[in-house]
Amino acid sequence: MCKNCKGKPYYITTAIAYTSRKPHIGNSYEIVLTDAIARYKRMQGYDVLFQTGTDEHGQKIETYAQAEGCTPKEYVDKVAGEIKAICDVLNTSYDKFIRTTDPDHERVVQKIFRKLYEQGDIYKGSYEGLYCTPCESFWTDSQLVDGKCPTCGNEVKPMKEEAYFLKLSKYQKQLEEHIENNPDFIYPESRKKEMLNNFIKPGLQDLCVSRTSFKWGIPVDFDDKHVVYVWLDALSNYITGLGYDPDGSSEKYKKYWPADAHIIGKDIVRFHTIYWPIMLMALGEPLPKQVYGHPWLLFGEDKMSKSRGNVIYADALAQLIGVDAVRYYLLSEMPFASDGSITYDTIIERFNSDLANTLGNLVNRTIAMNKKYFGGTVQEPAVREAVDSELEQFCCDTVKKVDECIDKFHISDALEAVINLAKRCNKYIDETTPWALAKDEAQKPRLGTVLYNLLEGIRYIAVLIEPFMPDTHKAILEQINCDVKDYDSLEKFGAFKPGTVLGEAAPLFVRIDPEKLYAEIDAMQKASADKSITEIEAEVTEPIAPEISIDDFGKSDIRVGEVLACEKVKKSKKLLKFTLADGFGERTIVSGIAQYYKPEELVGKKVLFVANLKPVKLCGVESQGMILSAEKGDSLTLITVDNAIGNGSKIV
RNA sequence: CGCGGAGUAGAGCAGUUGGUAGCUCGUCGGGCUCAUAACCCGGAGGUCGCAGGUUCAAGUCCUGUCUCCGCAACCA
Repeated sequence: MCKNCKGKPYYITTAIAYTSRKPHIGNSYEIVLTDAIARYKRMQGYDVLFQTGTDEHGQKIETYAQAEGCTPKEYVDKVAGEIKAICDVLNTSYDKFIRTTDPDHERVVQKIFRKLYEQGDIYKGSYEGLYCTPCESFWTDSQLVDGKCPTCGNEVKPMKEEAYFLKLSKYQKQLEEHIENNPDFIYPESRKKEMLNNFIKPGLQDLCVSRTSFKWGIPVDFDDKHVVYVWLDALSNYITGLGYDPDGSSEKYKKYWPADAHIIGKDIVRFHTIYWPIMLMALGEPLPKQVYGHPWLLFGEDKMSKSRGNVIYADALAQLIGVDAVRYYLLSEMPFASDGSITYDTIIERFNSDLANTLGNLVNRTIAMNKKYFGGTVQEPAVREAVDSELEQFCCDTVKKVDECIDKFHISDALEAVINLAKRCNKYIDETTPWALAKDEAQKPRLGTVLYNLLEGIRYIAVLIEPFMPDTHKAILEQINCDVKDYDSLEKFGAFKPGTVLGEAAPLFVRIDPEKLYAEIDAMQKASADKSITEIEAEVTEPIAPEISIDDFGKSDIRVGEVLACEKVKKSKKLLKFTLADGFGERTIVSGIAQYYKPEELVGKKVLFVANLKPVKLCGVESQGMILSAEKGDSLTLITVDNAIGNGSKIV
């Protein structure tokens, strides 16, 4: 039990979702996970503030909006609405939904930018002698090899394009020490090592925090050619949402910051454990206590994507099996550190086995017996036996276990512990055989005690399950007609009031018939497919790039070539090395398509390539051009042409 | 030799400081009948990736090796 947590502030956040697309169920995992933690802490008595929201700026959105023929603002309003709707459908208890287009947020981000600029942590960059053109990369002095680019060995050149930079290097030492002195800061542990070894120890490059190439962003207020670039804008949400202000923050901010936990996907750990802490150090603000990079939910073995046709949306699934079942599934099926996998079969299995058979049936049979034997009135637990204390102990142990699991973010284990309590209750029924007791009038008091203990056990379950399945929590309490539902009532077994008249029993979860569910899924997919095939297509198709002139196009010299040889580039995952007959002789081209093709199957094919691209070295191999492929979503196809076309033919 | 993690019953996973190998689902058999063809008990099924080593004792420690994954690099 948590004694000293009453009224203590607890600030927890999700990452803000990027408003480019409607999020699939894997993306929705994060909000449900965070909600479960937030609700649990709230139940324990913490003064919880739970923030989520949307990240709405950037070039991608500008492009998508253009493709849809609307303004960026209209576009993000639409998607942010969809995202918020899903959060609501999933019954998440966020206290604040922040949008990076909120005027308050934009205003404070500008102030942060200005403050960091004025104190010298942000500077206007020009990269004299430090830019490698082929690699499009900037390097620090220490990274150069013999004064040249460490990647390709080319000369690094002066670069005049202006942009603002955040001095990460200045805080590198401080960050490294913080991470080492606070072992729980980056969670799980493996992520911490990745950050330390891959980024921090080799030396941090200063981070570009402004752009001039697009307009859809927060303007830098003292230099209006620039907009604030992604991370400085997005990450600030955690403090702007509370009312942080460089010129004096709100009381709310003072109360809740630093955050207790940032819950984020494993893909953005770097931004939250390197850039964000450094921004805070520069601002002179304390760092969040913990960053948990959670794993991903995959569809079977694969990533979910529209082009694979395996996307599951949380709201659609909720329509089929119920909101709490979706929450249960997400929370129970996701391991703490490794990726989880979603399939309809496992959804059905978990639903039927855990929710319907174990939990739902337990509540149902217990209430039914109490109705049958006592007309629904809860009896005094008058005649105790040894077996009872085992059940009592199990109840109390479960609370402890769930507490511990939540603190470690082992949510699936916490939920499993609750279901195990239901199993223990089912076992208790067999141990005590109430139906046998009912046959002997003299055993009535004992029978009443047994049913009392069961109902109290069910009450423990009902209370403990609230953070995970809020509707089920309510439904059980209603059926057992109990209003003693606070966390503290779990301290001692026996808070259920004898004399209570139970409510109506109704199945909490009706078993899923797999065939029926699959039929419904098919119907649903057909319905959305019939609606508008072009619409679905459009959602996976890359938007058209900005208009160019015929002269621009004419600069590319595209030719036909025959693949004479093809092999994998050593030490690389994606690269294939091609030897092409180009009509003049041979040339070598490196292409990043090793995941899609085996080298041997490409020999003899005629392909298109850009012949006048400046050569570059990739993993030590010089590539003299680029082979054309068509890409959509996650699939990629090499463009081949008729064998009759001669090598070196020019595409016009 | 870039850094790190993982390989345990058909599937998915636990295994804390080394001391009789567990859980869930599935499967087979039994029990019960209050309940949602549910519930409870039991059986079968693993040489704990492979090879060495330390130890009275190794899934657990050490060395080597294979495979998979994550991060990085790379995607012209």
